[in-house]
Amino acid sequence: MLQNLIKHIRKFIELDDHSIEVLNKYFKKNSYKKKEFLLKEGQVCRSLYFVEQGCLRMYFTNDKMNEQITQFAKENWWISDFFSFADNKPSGYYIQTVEKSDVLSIDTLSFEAMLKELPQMERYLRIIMQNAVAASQRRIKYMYELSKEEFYLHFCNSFPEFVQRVPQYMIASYLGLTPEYVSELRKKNL
Amino acid sequence: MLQNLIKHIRKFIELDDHSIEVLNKYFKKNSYKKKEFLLKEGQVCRSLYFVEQGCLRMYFTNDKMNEQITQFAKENWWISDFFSFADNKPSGYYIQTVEKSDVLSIDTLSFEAMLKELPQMERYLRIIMQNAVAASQRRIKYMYELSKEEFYLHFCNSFPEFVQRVPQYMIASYLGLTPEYVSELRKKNL
DNA sequence: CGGTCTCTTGACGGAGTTCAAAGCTAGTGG
DNA sequence: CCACTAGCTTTGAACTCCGTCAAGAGACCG
Repeated sequence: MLQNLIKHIRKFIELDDHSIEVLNKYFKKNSYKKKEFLLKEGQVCRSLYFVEQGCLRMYFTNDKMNEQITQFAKENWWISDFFSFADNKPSGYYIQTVEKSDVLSIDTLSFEAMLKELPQMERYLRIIMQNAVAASQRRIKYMYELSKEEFYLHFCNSFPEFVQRVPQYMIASYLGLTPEYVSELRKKNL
Repeated sequence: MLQNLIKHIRKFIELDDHSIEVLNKYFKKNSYKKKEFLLKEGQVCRSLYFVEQGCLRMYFTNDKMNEQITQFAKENWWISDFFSFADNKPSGYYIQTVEKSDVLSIDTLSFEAMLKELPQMERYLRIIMQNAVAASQRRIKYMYELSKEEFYLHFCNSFPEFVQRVPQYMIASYLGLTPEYVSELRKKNL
């Protein structure tokens, strides 16, 4: 049931049969259709989400009422508003499926209980979080280093599957570009 | 000797006397003058750094040979190139003191040995890293949400001590602005 | 097939950069 | 404690990348 998650955890730490049962107790699996919401602005983000299958996006709406995507999550990625999750503060984000998806979730209380019962999971999560920090550092470096055109091309080269899978205007939004400008860049670069 | 670090750790987990001795064994304390380097571009970042006293900056140089700051670290902040640290890859960053500083460092091997000996530190680091991810999410949201002017003003309101402590051109660089534009903004907003 | 998303095109404008030069400030050595 | 110098900040003019607006052409789904 938690196959992808378990495979993922086992890349970093060992996990015996009993531990798997414990995980089964705390994680819930949900299936969503395209464009369903897991979190809406103003709600407290009470869970961490792990994508078993499919693709999610996290976005907020700015003054002019258009959507700014800040994160995608596909298979084997974790996603959450960590600020809202940690402090029980209302979130400024939406989390929504981009396509039909299966998602595991664990809420605040289960999370703490799970960590108490399986302290070795602290190590797994520490590594995951550390990798996420590394990824953020890279992302911010690219944002400062590259022009918007270079940033777009770099993204297309780095994640060609994503570019195929996700509509163009969402890629534009994620990169902080207008759909019009992306269209111009596509024409220009074949 | 590790007073600030220990105080910091104790905000998140419990720590007995024996554990403190173990930490003493693995962490090294170094004092640096203003503008000394802890890491240079091309070197592998072999340590995590914890600032006991003072202030560091992390930056890279772009094509036009000017410095782009991506991170500051003052008292009780961790800093490192996590990508280089994790994979032993050459770093694209410099880490340098902004002012006279006392810094604790722990290298890759000591880090792993320390975690083996004190597994409860996994929890501390998981929480630290999770907070760092939350901070990155916030930072990226602001970068997308605010104009450069708003971004600058927001930073000044959020970190007034920093604005006093660090030269203006470094603030500009950290925010992705030119010193000229920051100068203009200052005049405009009193 | 009709309607609603999505992508493209082109004209225009402005926030923020670049360049060059002058004015300040603070740290250093004498 | 002063004077010198290197480094920091300010100014203003010219420029440009990229966003905005408006409108039309495809494409996908019920």
